[in-house]
Amino acid sequence: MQSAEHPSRTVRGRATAGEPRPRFDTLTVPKASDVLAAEVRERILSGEFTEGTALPPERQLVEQTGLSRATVREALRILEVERLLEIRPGRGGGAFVHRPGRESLANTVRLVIRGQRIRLEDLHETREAIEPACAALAARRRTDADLAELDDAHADLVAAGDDIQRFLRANIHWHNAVARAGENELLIGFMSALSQSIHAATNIEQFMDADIRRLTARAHARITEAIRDRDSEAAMRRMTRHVCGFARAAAEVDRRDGVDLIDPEN
Amino acid sequence: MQSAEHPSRTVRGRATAGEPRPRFDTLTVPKASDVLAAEVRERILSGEFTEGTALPPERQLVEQTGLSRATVREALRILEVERLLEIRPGRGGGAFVHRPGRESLANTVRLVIRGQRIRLEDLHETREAIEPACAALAARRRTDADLAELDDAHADLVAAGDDIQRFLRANIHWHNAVARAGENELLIGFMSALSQSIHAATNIEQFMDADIRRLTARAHARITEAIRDRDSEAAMRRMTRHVCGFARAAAEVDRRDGVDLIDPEN
DNA sequence: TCGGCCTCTTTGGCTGAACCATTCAACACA
DNA sequence: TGTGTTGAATGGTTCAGCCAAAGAGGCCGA
Repeated sequence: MQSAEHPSRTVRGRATAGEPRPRFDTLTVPKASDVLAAEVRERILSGEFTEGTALPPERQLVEQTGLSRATVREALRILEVERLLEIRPGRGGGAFVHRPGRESLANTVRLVIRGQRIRLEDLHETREAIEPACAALAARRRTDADLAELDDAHADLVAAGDDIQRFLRANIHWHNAVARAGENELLIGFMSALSQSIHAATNIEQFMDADIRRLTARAHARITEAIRDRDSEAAMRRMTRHVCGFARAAAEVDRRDGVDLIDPEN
Repeated sequence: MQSAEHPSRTVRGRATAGEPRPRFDTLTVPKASDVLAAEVRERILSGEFTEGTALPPERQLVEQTGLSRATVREALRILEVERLLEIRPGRGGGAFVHRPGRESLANTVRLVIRGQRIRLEDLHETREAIEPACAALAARRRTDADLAELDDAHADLVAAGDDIQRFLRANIHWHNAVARAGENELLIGFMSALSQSIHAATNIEQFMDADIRRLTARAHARITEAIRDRDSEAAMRRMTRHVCGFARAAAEVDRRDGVDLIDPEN
């Protein structure tokens, strides 16, 4: 964790020729706010501060740490961005401990995808790797509640008819439900980030034509059945077919229309 | 992206009974630093600010935005934590645009893993989903340079002998090399985060006994061969066997010794 | 007694001015 | 030519203070 800290100031020694002298390595002087942030981060991650714990108010932290308020605030801000703290203003507010979860993961994944201009094919490849595994796990571990959620999402997808936005929402809902049924937090996080990004990239009217919609509904139904029957082999196989088919279709449209990654905002 | 912003202050309207009146939704007042951060973030992600671009110095941003320096600094800090900016002090320093990449992803994944106390089995399951796909891609896309890297890592692993730390380093190096050969940035990011976390969790002397080390070396050799021959089927199959075997062995040790996730620090 | 209103307190959000520390470039000097 | 010095640019930190939101508690009228 330490080595992953933000870059600190680095002081370079001056090179000197001649007889051997005491040698100093380049040393780094950490920033005060990073030090405080690191301290609090460790105490959160180590479990000393549990979810919901309220940190002392800023002015009290200033007293206790001997730092200025601006510095303390920067440290809190760092942890807020890392989703380790939630800060609420007003009386009764303050900084509350919050363990980072799916949201945090999905957020970073989206940042990286946009920042690196990751290709749509890469997203599809990644999904082809992950989602069949999710389906297999879902078939093994699903509860009745999970199943109900899948059925709901599927019903919504079928009912969407020509309302493409609703169709896409239901689609993403179903995929997330599959991941959740697998009960693996990490895979859930990866998948929800992926779904959102792929959804944003394929939110194109002419792509989601009636044919595709019909095929999608059919595939979802068959995968849901496999999960219902706890047949993880079939779930995995069918999911693989489904996502590969979708990727091929998307690639086809892409070649035809030169569609590229779109700003998720829209 | 907007909806993923940090929580802003929310002002609730007062409920009033009686005749219909103009209705106002609860509205949120964003924080100044978040606004500035969001603006800069968009301009970076949209490509307007390219990698390495220097933002204006803080004092100039203060002039241009009409905000105070503390606020500007908080905004910059936010983007620094998101790995979108790199900030260097001193003359010739400043805030430089930096697109977030693998480290950023790996960092967040580690935070989530520690924060959520994700189980070691979950990590293994995730790896079982992702790494065989990486191996398959690697077999299809490997360059000679990739192959050289794999051979290097493998040679190092074999040469490690009883130096367990060196063995583990070489091991992680080889796994990362496989991912890199697959040329899918997203999978590379996921895998490097996973490798690090799994490595941290299984860094236990009694686990990495001579038998395991021998089996690992053998598996790596066979997978490397498949990648060399561009046989993606074999690469995938063998990688699956390898990581599943590793997971089973780890689970065995876990059951025996009650080993749990260890602080990555150590 | 109860509901509404006011005021006070606590808390984060923000500002402005000032000083420190690091770095680099220009310049003077041997 | 090289070397030490000085000054300017830039981020890092502090201090003192005000504003705004949100509870808490008391006061007053119905």
